Amino acid sequence: MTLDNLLKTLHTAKCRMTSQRRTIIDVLLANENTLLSADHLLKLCQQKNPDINTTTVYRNLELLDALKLMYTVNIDRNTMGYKLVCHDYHHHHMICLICGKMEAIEYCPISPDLIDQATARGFSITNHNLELYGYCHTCHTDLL
Amino acid sequence: MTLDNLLKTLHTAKCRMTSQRRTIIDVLLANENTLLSADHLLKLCQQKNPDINTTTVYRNLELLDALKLMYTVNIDRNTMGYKLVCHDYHHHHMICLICGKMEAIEYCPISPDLIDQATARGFSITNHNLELYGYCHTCHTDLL
DNA sequence: CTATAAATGCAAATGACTGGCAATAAGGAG
DNA sequence: CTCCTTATTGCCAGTCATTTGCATTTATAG
Repeated sequence: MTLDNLLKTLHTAKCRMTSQRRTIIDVLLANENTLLSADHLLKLCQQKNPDINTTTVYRNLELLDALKLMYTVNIDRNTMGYKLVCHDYHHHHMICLICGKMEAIEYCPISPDLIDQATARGFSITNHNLELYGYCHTCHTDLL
Repeated sequence: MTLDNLLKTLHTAKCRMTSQRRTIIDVLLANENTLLSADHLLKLCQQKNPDINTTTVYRNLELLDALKLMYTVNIDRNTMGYKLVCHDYHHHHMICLICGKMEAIEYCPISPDLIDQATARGFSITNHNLELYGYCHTCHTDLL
């Protein structure tokens, strides 16, 4: 996701560029390979711009999500992880259980064959998810 | 999952069998192919035994989870779905977006090859998830 | 039968997130 | 540049699923 793309999409949607929104976008771009909780994102934003509020962060995440610019997954039982979508084509991710770093896997296991099997059993499949969890190199080294 | 198995595991863990716990287990067994929210489970339990409390349901779900007897997935942004684990061997599920019915898929796409790719990129994978979402036959028919 | 440790119920707390509303400010029109 | 419309923000109170503290009850080993 490029800054240009983001700005263009926001402009088309008649959204205005406030300093808060700009900070949030900058931080999201700087962390485009990491799943951030709303709280973590807020803290990172406040380092750049103390005038930023929890509600504002949530509302911007909601906006970006509505514009299909966000990827969200549950980090744990009750917290969502947010990041900008990274490519246009369908793919999955590996996620570090410690730092939240994500890397794309250019692979989707959902073959037509699997869909057919599901259909044969009366299920019409609309979507799916697949995530690999583990430890990234940095965090794995820290564990030892 | 059989009742016998459950009772045995609970006994080994020095857990006591109360009427509330028994009701919860019965309802979970009767719905072993359906993802239930805590609230839905509570309501089903109360039909059998009005003397049952939200906290008790949560505490029993937590216990069964700690004993590795539960399977949990997020139903939506802020609600967990719970069901008993169903087999001993590794597999995945199709989940109905409307009624929560789940069916096992005897298939796991995570090949040694994929793990190798991840390793080559510095990730050590510990686990993964895969769920197919869609509509089961009954709910799909109802939609039309 | 009794002691003890597990389990329950209640009410209050938590924590992520949302909504109402008044105040502020972006940015296009003129 | 100024004005006006309307998006956006901040604050605060509210939700909703889930958890915790604590006093009370109850299962079960001995």
